[in-house]
Amino acid sequence: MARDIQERIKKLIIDQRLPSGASLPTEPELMERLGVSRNSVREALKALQAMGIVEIRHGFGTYVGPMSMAPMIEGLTFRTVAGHYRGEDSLLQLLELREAVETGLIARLAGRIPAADLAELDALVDQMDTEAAANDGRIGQPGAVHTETDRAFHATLYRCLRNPLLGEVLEAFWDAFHKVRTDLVDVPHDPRVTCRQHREILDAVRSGDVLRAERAIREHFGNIRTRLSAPVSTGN
Amino acid sequence: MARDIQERIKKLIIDQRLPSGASLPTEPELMERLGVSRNSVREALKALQAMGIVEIRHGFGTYVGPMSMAPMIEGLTFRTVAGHYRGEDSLLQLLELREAVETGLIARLAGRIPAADLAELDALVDQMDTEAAANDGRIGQPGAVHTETDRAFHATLYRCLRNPLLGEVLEAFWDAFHKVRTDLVDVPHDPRVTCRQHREILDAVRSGDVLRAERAIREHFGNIRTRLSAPVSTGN
DNA sequence: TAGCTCAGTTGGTTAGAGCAGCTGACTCTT
DNA sequence: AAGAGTCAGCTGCTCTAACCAACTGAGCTA
Repeated sequence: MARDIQERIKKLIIDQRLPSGASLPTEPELMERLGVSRNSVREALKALQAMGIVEIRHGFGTYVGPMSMAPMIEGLTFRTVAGHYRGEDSLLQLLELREAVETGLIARLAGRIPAADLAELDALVDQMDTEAAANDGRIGQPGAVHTETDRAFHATLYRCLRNPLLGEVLEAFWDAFHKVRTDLVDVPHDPRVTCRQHREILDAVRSGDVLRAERAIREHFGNIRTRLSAPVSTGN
Repeated sequence: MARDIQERIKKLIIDQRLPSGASLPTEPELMERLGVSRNSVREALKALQAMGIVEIRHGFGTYVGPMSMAPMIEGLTFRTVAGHYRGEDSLLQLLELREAVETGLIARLAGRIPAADLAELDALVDQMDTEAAANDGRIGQPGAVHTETDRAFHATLYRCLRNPLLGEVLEAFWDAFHKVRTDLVDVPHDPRVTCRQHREILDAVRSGDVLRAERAIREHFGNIRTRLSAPVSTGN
């Protein structure tokens, strides 16, 4: 029955063509319209909220959710963490998933990226260099590429494919991977290598050489993979 | 606070290394352990259930969920349907996502599929031929390839990559796409073309010719795309 | 021994009350 | 008259308590 309530609320959104952010009926209204108790309404809304279909704001109202990939990130993250603690190579599988998808995509955008995007990517790699060079006061130690910069690079790279869904899915995979990695294994590494690899990906894509671009991506992921498997994970 | 309860239950699963199917504390037990009312416990469990982290069986108990991609399918399906009704080309985006991923993957398995899998794929294509030839009593009309056969073909194709996560994600995309397509647009088409294209994909992969395999996949998806965009969608 | 019944456990649903966050109009001060 | 503070009201949040419904398993009956 709880399932049924969820479906009816979803149907409400579909039938009325409600866009993201549109306000939904209040809990008492839903009680009456669906003929169920408040508790059941709330449980259904909680489930829909967990799926990103609905957004609840305390003291304000219930709204149609952003329908982002956020729930997928959370689910994927939990699944990966749980698998990791059970001794599976779930984190490696997640990385391979990203590698497979990005390797496939890089081929179709090599040589086809607009100049504006290329400029933006150049700026991002420059910023990585700056961040890698900064030592934050530690003598003789290089800095670290900021997480956000790496994320922005990968997001910008695939933007020109003009497929928002694709972009969101890639970002979701990226998010889940980084969330798990920072939680479980944090391996020190040389950020300058990361910079060089990003620069090579960018140059390869700019040149339009598909094979070179694929090789660059594979090398980049190979680097991450090495850092993953080298150390024994820090248990909790 | 509801959020907090969810996190604590997730932590319980992680900390105790509970595998899928393991039983969780009963609702009264969780009430006591977490110090909250039954109502709050239930709302948290509902949300976790929606994410596939937990599985609830009436009159039996609560268990650690299968952590499958099922919730992702549901979210993706809803998102696509809602987008479609709002006039976006969400279904096309979903198809492009599948095409991008599968095109990338086909390159890395061309010529590397075990003989056993090839035999299985041969059998599946044969079955498609049979299904396409069957006319179910309609004179002069070819039959239709069963949905399950097509699904099995795509699943078997990527199985040898030995990455369960990858397989599940691909199946999730496939599921979401087919669910939406059958709900929204059902275009009549010649199933024999579909058979021929699957056969070509299989032969290309067997031959180890990467470019041919990519072309075959692209052609297959191009065929689906044509059938998508040709008709005006059937509204509701 | 095979099948049934029934009590106990577990989740499902309802009801009613009070708490907490936000908004907007009203009032008081300047 | 303009601004800031206050309060009433709406909203969702949490709790308690009771009963319903599904399933299990022990015990009884044939």
